[in-house]
Amino acid sequence: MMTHVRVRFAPSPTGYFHIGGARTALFNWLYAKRTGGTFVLRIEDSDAERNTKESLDSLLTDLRWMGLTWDEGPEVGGTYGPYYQSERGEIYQAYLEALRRRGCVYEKEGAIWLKVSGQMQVIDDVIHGPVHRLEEKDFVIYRSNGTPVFHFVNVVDDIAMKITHVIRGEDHLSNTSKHLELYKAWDVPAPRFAHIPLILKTEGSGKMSKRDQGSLVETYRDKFFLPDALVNYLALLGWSPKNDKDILSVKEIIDAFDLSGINKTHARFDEKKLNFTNAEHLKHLPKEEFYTRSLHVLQVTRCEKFFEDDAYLRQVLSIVQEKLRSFESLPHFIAFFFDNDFEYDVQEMKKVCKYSPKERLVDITDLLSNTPFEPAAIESALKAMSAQKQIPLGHYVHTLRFAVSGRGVGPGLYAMLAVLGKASVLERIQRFLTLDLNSLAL
RNA sequence: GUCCCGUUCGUCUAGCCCGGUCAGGACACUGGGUUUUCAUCCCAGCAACAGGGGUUCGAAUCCCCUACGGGACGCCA
Repeated sequence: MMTHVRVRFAPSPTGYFHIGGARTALFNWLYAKRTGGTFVLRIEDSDAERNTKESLDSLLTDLRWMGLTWDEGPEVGGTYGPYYQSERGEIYQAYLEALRRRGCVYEKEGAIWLKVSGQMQVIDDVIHGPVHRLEEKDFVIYRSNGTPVFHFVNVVDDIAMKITHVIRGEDHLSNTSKHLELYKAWDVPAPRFAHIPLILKTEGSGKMSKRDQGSLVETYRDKFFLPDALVNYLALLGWSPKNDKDILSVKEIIDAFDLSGINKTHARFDEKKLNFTNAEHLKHLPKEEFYTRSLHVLQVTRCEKFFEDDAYLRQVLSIVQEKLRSFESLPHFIAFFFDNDFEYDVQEMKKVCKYSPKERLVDITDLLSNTPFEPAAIESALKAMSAQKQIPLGHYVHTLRFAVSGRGVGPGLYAMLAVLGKASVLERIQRFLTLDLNSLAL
């Protein structure tokens, strides 16, 4: 029988939560979900100087926003707590005592050092295979100020919390020989290791850091990205379901996830593909969820006047989903529906002026006055007129769209007109007809 | 400098373990189409096995070397 999988994400709250950490957390979480294991969140806050409450809050918020909830850890507890290293001093002391009894440590200059075995270590890495490394020098496990160092607390906690798989960034691969020395000193079997490739900057050299453009999870939350889209994109950075699919639900990712499917090579962060992934998820969102999320976006961005008529808002939202690429652009995308005095896009105005817009709009006004205001009827009426007058349909379409929205892009024209309603459409056309195009278009 | 990991289209990747399909998909980009714009949708194009040696009838796939990239070498985590 397989042992119960226990994985952990052990961040240090020393700054905003970033993409690299998020993916490490994700891979741990995915592995726990895949195997029915336990995902532990442990806060490595042993360095009081650098840890902040703000960082911790953003970390917990971002993890939850991504859906990476933990089975044990801060605010949920668990049988192996406390889950803050700052509260585990006694446990570390006890483990240190054990080392003393075994004669594995000595003091020098007030610090406590671990004697290394001098033997070649073999890291049994799930991703890289066996990695050989020799740890040649003794190293400090307790500082002269009495506090334990990272390598020590990290290993103690993994032992005490019964972690079976350590999934972490490849930057820790070289540290692992130190950790193996520690496991050996306590005579405890080491967990399986899986060192995942790093995420590199989009351009230039080096791994992605907190200062790089787009590296903070918070950015995507603020821009109303779908968390499942971020999860989808991040999962594909270093891992592949090997079936040519790249738009996947979280469930599909869990079902296909496997540590052995993780790549060895570092991956560059590509915000364009993230945007694409987000747009795809947005498109496939169930109607009701699209509506609910839209409301949230409009509330946060303070679009109060959009809420005056809920039935109207629902109609508007129902016709924009297929064209919308991001929730961030939603307020601007639909603003003209709620404002008769919208501004005209200057670039688009120039294009439209090629179609003798005022003549076209006079034709249209006559036509619409006698047409039932329903998408199919408007469409066939416009097409009939286009054929009869021998004027390309595009000229009418462009002009009409521009006159009622001030823009060259938007939802499907006929549905858009129907939602706006006859009165509003005619009013907008009249407004356009009073413009002095000569002064505007140049 | 020492040690460790890596190297398929510009980017993310499939294929590599178990040598033999015009090296497949996606993003981006370019060009068309949807007698309606477009940020949707459809089609097409562009574009890669780092280099050199082996082994083999045959190598992206196995072996070696070089180059390049990344990481670690703290009383930071």
